[in-house]
Amino acid sequence: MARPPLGRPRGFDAHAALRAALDVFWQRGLVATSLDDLNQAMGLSRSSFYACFGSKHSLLMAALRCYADERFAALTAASQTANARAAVRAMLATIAEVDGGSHGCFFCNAVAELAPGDAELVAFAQAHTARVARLLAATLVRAGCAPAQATQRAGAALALAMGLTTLRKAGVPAQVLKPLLAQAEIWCPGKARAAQPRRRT
Amino acid sequence: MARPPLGRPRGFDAHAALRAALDVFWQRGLVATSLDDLNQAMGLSRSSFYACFGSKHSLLMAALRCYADERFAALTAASQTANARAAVRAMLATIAEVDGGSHGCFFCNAVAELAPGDAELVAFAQAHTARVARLLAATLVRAGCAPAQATQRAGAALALAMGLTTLRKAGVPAQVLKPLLAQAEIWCPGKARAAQPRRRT
DNA sequence: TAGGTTCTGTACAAACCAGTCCACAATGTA
DNA sequence: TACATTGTGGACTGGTTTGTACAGAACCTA
Repeated sequence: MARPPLGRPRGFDAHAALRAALDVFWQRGLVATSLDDLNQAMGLSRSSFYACFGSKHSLLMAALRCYADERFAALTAASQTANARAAVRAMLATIAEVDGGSHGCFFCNAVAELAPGDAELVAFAQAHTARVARLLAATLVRAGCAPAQATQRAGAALALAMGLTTLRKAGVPAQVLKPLLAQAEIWCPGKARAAQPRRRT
Repeated sequence: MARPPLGRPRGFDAHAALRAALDVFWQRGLVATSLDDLNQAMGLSRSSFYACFGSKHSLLMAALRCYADERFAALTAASQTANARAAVRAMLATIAEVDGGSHGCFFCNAVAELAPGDAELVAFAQAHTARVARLLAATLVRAGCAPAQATQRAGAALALAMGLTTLRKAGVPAQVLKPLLAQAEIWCPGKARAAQPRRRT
C-alpha cells in the first residue's frame, strides 16, 4: 500500500490551483467567472482542469469548502484565547473580516448568489453556519453567558458580523464598520458599560 | 404641453414588466438570469425590451432602485409608529424580511454578487445604506438613545438585520431567526432586561 | 528499452449570450 | 385616406459558454 502514483505525475499543485480559483471566484463573482478565467488563473489547460476538478460547480464547492475550513480553523484558534471576552471579540472580528479587502465574505457571497437554487451549497452552508454558531455560543458561555441565552446571542452576533461584510461591500469604509463590532459586546455579561447607564426608566 | 404620445402606444405596462424582471432576478440571481428569461417573464420581445430599458444592466439598476425605494417607503412607514421602541422593532423586522421567502434581501444579494466590480451599483448601494442608517438612527434617538450613540447602534442593528437575511438564505429556518431580532432591543434604552442581570462583576 | 498509465495542449461541438436590424403593425394628425 | 411616428416580432450576428475528444508527451515498472 501507499503505492507511488502510476503514469505521468501532475504538473501543478492542486491545492494551490484551488486557492487561485477561489481568489478569482471571490473577486469576479461565481457565475460571472468563466472557465477560461479560472484556467488562466490556475495556469492549467481545459483537460487538466476537468481531469482534476470534474466541473465548474464541483470546483466551486471545493473552493467554498476550502475557504470555510480555513475560516473555521481561524475561528477555532480565536475561540481559544485565554480571556473569554477577548475570544468572543476575536471571533467576531474574524467573521467580519474587517481588515480584509472590499470583496466581503466569500461564504456570504456564495450564499447570496446561489442559494436557494443550489441544493448542495445550501446543505453545506447550513452545516457550516451551524458549527460556527455552536462555537460562538460555547465561547459566550465560557464568557459567563447563561447557556439558555447563549444560542440566541451567538446567532445575533453572527448575523451582525455577517451583515458587516455586506455593508463593507456596499461601500461603507472599514474604519466606520470596525467600531460597530464592539456593539456586540453588550451580549457579553460581566462588564460595566458606560453606554447603558440606566437599568429602568 | 402634456401632449398625447405620438405613434403606436406601448402594448405593456413598463412598471409591471420591471416588477416581473425584479422577481426573476431575485429568484435566479443577477448574472445567471438571461435576457430570454427576463423577456419571457416580462412578456415582451427583444426589440421592445431594448427600446424600453436599454440594456440588461440598466434594467437591473432600475429593478434595484424600484426594490430599494419600495423597501425604504415601508421603512419610513414603520419608523412613524407612535411608540418609538415599537418603531425600531418594526423597522428591523422590515429590513430582515423574516416573513419573506428564502431568497433573502434583493439589495443584499445584488451587493454580494456585483460589488465592488460595478461602480454604479456601489454608488447606489452606498447612498441607500446611508439613508436607511440615518432613518434608523433618528428613530433610535426618538426612542431615547443619545445621538452620539445612535449612529453606531443603528449601524450595528442594520448589520444584524442584514445578516439575518443571509442566514435565511443559508437555510436557517425563519422561526429560528425571528427571535434573534429581539436581541437588538438591547440597544434601545429605557427598558429593563432580565437577560442582563449583573451590572458589574 | 518496452509497455502500461496518466497528464496536457489543442481542436472541436453544440448551446447560449447580449445586442442589432428591418419589415410590418398600430396609433394620432391632417 | 395619406402620412409621420412609434411599438413589435423575428431573424440575424459575432462572440462566448461549458464540456468532450484525441493525439502525443511524461512518467514508472519491469
